[in-house]
Amino acid sequence: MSEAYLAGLNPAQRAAVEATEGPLLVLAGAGTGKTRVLTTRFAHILLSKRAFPNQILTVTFTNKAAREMRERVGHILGQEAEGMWLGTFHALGARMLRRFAERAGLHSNFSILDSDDQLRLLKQVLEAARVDVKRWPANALMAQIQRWKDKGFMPGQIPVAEDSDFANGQAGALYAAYQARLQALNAVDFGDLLLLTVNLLKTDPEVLATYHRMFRYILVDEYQDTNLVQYYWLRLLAQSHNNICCVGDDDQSIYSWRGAEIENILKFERDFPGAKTVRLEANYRSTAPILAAASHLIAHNTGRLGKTLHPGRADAKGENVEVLAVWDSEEEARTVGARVEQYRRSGDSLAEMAILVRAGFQTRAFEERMILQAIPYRIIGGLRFYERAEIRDAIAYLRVIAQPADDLAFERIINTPKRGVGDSALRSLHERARSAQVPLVQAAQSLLQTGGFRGKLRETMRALLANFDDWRALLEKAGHVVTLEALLEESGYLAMWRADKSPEAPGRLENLKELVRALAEFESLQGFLDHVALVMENEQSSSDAKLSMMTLHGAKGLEFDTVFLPGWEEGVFPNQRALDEGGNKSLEEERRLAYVGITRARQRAIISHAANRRIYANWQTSVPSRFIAELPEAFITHGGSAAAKRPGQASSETQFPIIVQRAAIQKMPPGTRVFHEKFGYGKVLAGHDDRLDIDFETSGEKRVLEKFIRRHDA
DNA sequence: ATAGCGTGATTTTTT
DNA sequence: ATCACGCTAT
Repeated sequence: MSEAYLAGLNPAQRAAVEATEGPLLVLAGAGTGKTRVLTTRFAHILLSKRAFPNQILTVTFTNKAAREMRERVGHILGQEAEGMWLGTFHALGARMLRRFAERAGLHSNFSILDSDDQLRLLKQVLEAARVDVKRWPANALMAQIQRWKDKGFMPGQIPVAEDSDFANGQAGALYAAYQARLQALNAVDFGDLLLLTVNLLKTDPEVLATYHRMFRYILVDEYQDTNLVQYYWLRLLAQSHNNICCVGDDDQSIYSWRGAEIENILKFERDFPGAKTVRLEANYRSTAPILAAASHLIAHNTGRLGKTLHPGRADAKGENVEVLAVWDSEEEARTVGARVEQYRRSGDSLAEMAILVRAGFQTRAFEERMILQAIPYRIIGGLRFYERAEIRDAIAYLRVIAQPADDLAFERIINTPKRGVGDSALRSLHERARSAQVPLVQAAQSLLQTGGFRGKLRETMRALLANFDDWRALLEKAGHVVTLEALLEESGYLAMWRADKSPEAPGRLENLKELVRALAEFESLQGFLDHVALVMENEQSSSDAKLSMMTLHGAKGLEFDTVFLPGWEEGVFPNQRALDEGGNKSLEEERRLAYVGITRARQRAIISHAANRRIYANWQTSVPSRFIAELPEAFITHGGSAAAKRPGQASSETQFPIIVQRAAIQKMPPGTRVFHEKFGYGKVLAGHDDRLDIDFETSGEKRVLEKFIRRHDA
């Protein structure tokens, strides 16, 4: 075999590409050419005539990754491969679910709700069940239901051990009620795209057989990020041929908090008997000191599959990783700002520099500094285009056109722009809808006919419903783009923003224009709505070089010449709350996050920590992160204004107790809802070392030992 | 319908 | 400190 596309692969990469048959786990360390392996493997399967493009299922987590794969496969093949099943878990799940919607009790034009809609729906469910939403907030239930869906539980299948005490044990029933509402609305949430699909594959042999016939090879990206439903989904689909190739890196698993099971990758060889494992360990991205720092750090984790990055670059020799100790967060920002300026003057592009932080609020100090120094920057991961209010409103109109039963969309726009349809009108709509078991639009129609609306409201509703009919007719006749334009104009929505005097209004109108442009790129309205629901793209059109700021999570998969890693302090990073909630498991995940951060750097990594940091209102002294002590001294250069006072090599063991000491009140700040075996529920008032003063609901104020207290989070 | 006020929370985020 | 949310009062 000497095909051109195989040339240039190293032996491990080549092995990963050529082992087409049977289960294969590719352990790909950071910067080892994982995407290249995936795309080449895809091309290899095609070009060696093992399968057609539509017989390969390729799954990614993000749309960005999917797009990139599509492009690169196209590049190798010299053309776009038609009919590929390449996309995110959710997009592919949606595709399957639409095809077999009727078997899941849905119609194929079902709406996909985003988390906003989900929350509103859940609030309605809670209200209907007369749950005290003060005490049991809807978003807590949403999180619980999401967790259940991540694990593949349908309502009624929740094991006792997985049950929740939400609303005194009603969570399961509320989940069922929520699902029933979704079905009535002909809608699904993100979790359903996988859960319902897995359920179909599991219970409907015909559906399963269809896809077994269809797919001969499965490729999975970022396997360490899969949750249980995704795992079930893959296992069901792989059952017949067993040609499944999962690529991932257990050391980069940083999403456990949203359901990812690092176990999936750890037990791959047990799950898929006969599995082969290929390790990609030659790193082509970073210098030797950066790799040494990352490897040395991550070696402190236990339960790894284990691999060691070694430099694959000829020019891997480079500067040491720097660790800068500074006085406070302001000085940290100044120091970073000065370095940015210095590197820029020596010819580096701002586009090749990034500041990676643990939590979003940390960017603020840097933003202020960059503004002061007139350094252009961008923050990655703000509000996305499709999350803006005006876009969501416009889309809600489209959703009502596409699917009249979409009550959530209907409710969103019934009084936007203001039409005088207030609470009381909405209430009577809901009543009629409930009693007649019909969607809100139909309820509106029937109320109109029976004279349920009086005066001005009557005319308003009549006009609005007539408008909906017109727009639907227009959609048939003139297509979706014309319809959207007409709809925005005729509904008075554009007029609303034109009349708006706030400074954001012009931008919003601009966004709406952009939406029309985006819509024009789709063949059908349905296709567009799926795109909107599933492909929340970040439009980063500005091409000027800017310094990037983002969270460590947001940086996964990216790389820069220079990477700043500020805030390496106990409590900030590793994050105290993570430690409190997840103990050692979380600590290891934080460490993986640190590993991800360091390995983003090609040439330079600059870690910093401040001795003082303002948290909310007051200043707190902080201790350097234990991760700093876990770096290999031989590849580290210490510096910074506060470096002189650096206390030798403080080990993480000696630093750790200091944090634990003040932890009682820190872990459970005043106001935290807690639970005590004997006294029941209560609220924290104050703390004294390892004791807390708590106002218990049933037994009044008491001082108790912190270790007997459990957080009772909403 | 909206301004004003009190309450609570303030890690990470995709789909 | 700061902001978002939801409720009350107008």
